[in-house]
Amino acid sequence: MSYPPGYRIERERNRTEKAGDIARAKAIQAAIELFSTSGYNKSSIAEVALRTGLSQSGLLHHFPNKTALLTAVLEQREKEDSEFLFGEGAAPLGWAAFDSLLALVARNSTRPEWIGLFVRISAEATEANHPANQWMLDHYRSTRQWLTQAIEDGKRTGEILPDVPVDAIVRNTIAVLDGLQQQWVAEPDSMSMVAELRVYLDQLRSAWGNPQQ
Amino acid sequence: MSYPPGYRIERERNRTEKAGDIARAKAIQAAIELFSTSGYNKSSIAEVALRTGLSQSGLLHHFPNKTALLTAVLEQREKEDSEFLFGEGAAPLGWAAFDSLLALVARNSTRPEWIGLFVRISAEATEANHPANQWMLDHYRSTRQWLTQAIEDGKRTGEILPDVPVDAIVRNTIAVLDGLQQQWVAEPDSMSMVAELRVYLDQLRSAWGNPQQ
DNA sequence: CTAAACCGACCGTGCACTCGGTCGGTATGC
DNA sequence: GCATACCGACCGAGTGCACGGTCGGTTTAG
Repeated sequence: MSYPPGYRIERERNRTEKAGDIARAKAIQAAIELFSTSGYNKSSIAEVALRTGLSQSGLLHHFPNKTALLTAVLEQREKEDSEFLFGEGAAPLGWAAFDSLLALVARNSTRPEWIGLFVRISAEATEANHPANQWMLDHYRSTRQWLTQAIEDGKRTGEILPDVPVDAIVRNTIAVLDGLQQQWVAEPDSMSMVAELRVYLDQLRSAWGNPQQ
Repeated sequence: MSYPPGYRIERERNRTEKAGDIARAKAIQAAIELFSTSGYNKSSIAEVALRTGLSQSGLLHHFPNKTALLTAVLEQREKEDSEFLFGEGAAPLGWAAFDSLLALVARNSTRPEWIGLFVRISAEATEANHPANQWMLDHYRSTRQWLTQAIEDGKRTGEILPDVPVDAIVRNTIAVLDGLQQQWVAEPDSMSMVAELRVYLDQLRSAWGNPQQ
């Protein structure tokens, strides 16, 4: 097998191996763009290869099969998103967590492929035997965990009222995020996700924020 | 062409023609179940035929092609939903509109196929040339119109504060609805859409409801 | 020489859709 | 009342295509 990165670390990577990395990165980018408009199932590896500038076999040299390509795409997304959200330091907590969600949405508004990718893949992946099913479940679970922790911490510091219905708010917030993205993918020019989300967050704050602080 | 109903109305429909109606209804039901778990693209008409108890050709006798089947499914959904929401009378307005959304969600919680159907189809249909694309746009547009009207009416009667950001609330509400459905399709047993939605609606009311009333 | 990068030819499968038909029931002309 | 014409329901076999994946190779760089 050839493609997993991080192998043979003891030797200097030479030029050809770099060429491989470039091809892989291009392929992932092409796949993101394709998946984001056509979804995973409907996209063909032949088309990805075409956009990468490889033959289909050439592409399959780097990714043994279609699901490996999908995995690479999802890892890429996960990596970039969590770098943006958490960077080097710890995850933001309290209301700051919700603010960083807003920042994430603002940034993704300039990268339509990422929204499309997420909307389509996570809808497809609700099917139990979809290759991204586990990823999707994990993604939701970890997001819920983070937001739950954020709210609990806000209660601890006193910026969030103690009688807040944590679970419902976590799920509703994620729902607003997903739902707005879906509407935006359908008609990008008709709305601003940031503006709508801000209204939702203001509502949250005024309902459950501590007025003393 | 054979299938459009309402032709030659002067003649009594005979036994075989009624059999056709039954077959069509069965096919639509089978299609709903399949589409709701596999989406439209990934479902095959052969499988629908199998579940209907017809050969593939037999099914295609009733629906000239796959998109005709999809259209029939969507019409069915649209019909049942709007009957439930609006019945014979006028659409509910003011906060009552939001209450009936809650009622709809409660009812759909007992019909998982309908949620799955909607989640999958509307995600697929964000692609511009998907056969359900127009349907999806229309669906969103008419829902937005109704909710906008509902809020405007609430302002008029005074039960909703006048400075409410109508558009954002309409879009956010739809987003919560869609997003909760998506989470529910992924893990039906882990949550109650009704409970979460109620929290959201309470929040809405406490933020924009007229405290005098 | 070795190993990675890359390709063309090929294969099996699943799929939407076509075609040519059978069968049973119903209207109609004589 | 019976033959004829017609229609809708339904099927089996087939067709063409798109697609994921395999295999055996050649080129290229160190």
